[in-house]
Amino acid sequence: MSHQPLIDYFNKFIPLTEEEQSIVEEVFNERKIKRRQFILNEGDVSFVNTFVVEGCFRMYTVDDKGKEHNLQFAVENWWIGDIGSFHSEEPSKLYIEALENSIVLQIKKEDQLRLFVEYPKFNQIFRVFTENALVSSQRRTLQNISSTAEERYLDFMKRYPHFFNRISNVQIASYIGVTPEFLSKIRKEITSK
Amino acid sequence: MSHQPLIDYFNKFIPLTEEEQSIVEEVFNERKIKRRQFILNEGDVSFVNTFVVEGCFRMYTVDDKGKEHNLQFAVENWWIGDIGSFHSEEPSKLYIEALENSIVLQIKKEDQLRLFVEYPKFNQIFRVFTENALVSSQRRTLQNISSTAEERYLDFMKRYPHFFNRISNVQIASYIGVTPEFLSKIRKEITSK
DNA sequence: AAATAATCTTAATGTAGATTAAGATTTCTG
DNA sequence: CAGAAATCTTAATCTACATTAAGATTATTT
Repeated sequence: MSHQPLIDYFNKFIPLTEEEQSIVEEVFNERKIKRRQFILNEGDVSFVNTFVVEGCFRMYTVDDKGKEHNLQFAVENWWIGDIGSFHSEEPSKLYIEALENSIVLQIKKEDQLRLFVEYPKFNQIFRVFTENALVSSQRRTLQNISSTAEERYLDFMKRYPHFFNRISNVQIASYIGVTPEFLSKIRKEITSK
Repeated sequence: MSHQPLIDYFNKFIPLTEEEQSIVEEVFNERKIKRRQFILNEGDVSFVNTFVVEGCFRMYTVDDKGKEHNLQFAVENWWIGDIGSFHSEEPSKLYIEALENSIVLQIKKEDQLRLFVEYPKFNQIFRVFTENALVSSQRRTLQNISSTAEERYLDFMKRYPHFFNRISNVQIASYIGVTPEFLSKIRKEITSK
């Protein structure tokens, strides 16, 4: 029954037939993930793509000094995965960790490619949401080279109010690219205005 | 005859039939663009998608202090356009300017959408290269929050040797997110190592 | 060819954010 | 519930990069 959020998600792009819906139920596997559990580790190839039904994840790298840098968060109805590694089958440089107890639906690469071939509608669905992801990513790129940390923090709060409170300030700092100490300072300045 | 580079480009993803090739020739329009000419201005809606046959472009924003920030370059066989504005039909915040005299093939939004409906193969092609663009964009995002300017400059040189010399240092500085002065300093340090 | 504009370089001074250090508070675990 | 761990806050000092200024060099325009 937990495939319904994913089917609803796809239906928002293009309505699925009954047959397509049952294929989705067949090829997407449900998993329960505990808080702090990893679904991807650096060095592994990412053979699955993941849709979040319940819970929250972060995807991050660790630099040569051991510092973590958050690339993405994902909550309900979001996708998360290293698409570079998924398609190239090269070892990923990313980790994906659950920030909360979560439920996900995962599809194996071979099943996803089969889906694209047998049901071309999914090519369109995935194209559209990949384009949306690219627009977001480009906006973030521009912010990182043109905005102050405070502007980035305020934009994050404004853009993601529905999950902003579920993420610790340490993780948010790592996402906007500053230290937790500096984020604390920014927050103090904001509340004194 | 200048549709051939685009047809070759598509063929690298999936071979096109003769019919698909002639459709491409029909819906993509060739334009000659002079150096410094704009093909998109802030405030306009981007109703076209652009494939570069010859030449070089940059896509950039201007911040509230008047400073330019380069989001993307595009040379032969690359796409350039504001996909956010293209799909949402909202006014773009971006400019696209030719850095050299150029030749492009452009498709109108309505033609592109028709292409997706009538020839679903193009959904797959566009999905794949959009995924590639997203992977690049995410890598750049991580660099911007974790690497020094020098590392970013060296990575840019290494990653794009085929067009690195066609772009001025001022534009490269604006792309990696530093001032031209600082880039000059970095380059001096690199040559003294 | 001369004039103009753009680019590149150099260096002193300033600043947003990092690092280091540590205490206070909150959350998690057994 | 007590102890441990994680998070959050605070502040002094440091640093990567920005700003300001200007000269040298190269490219473009007339």
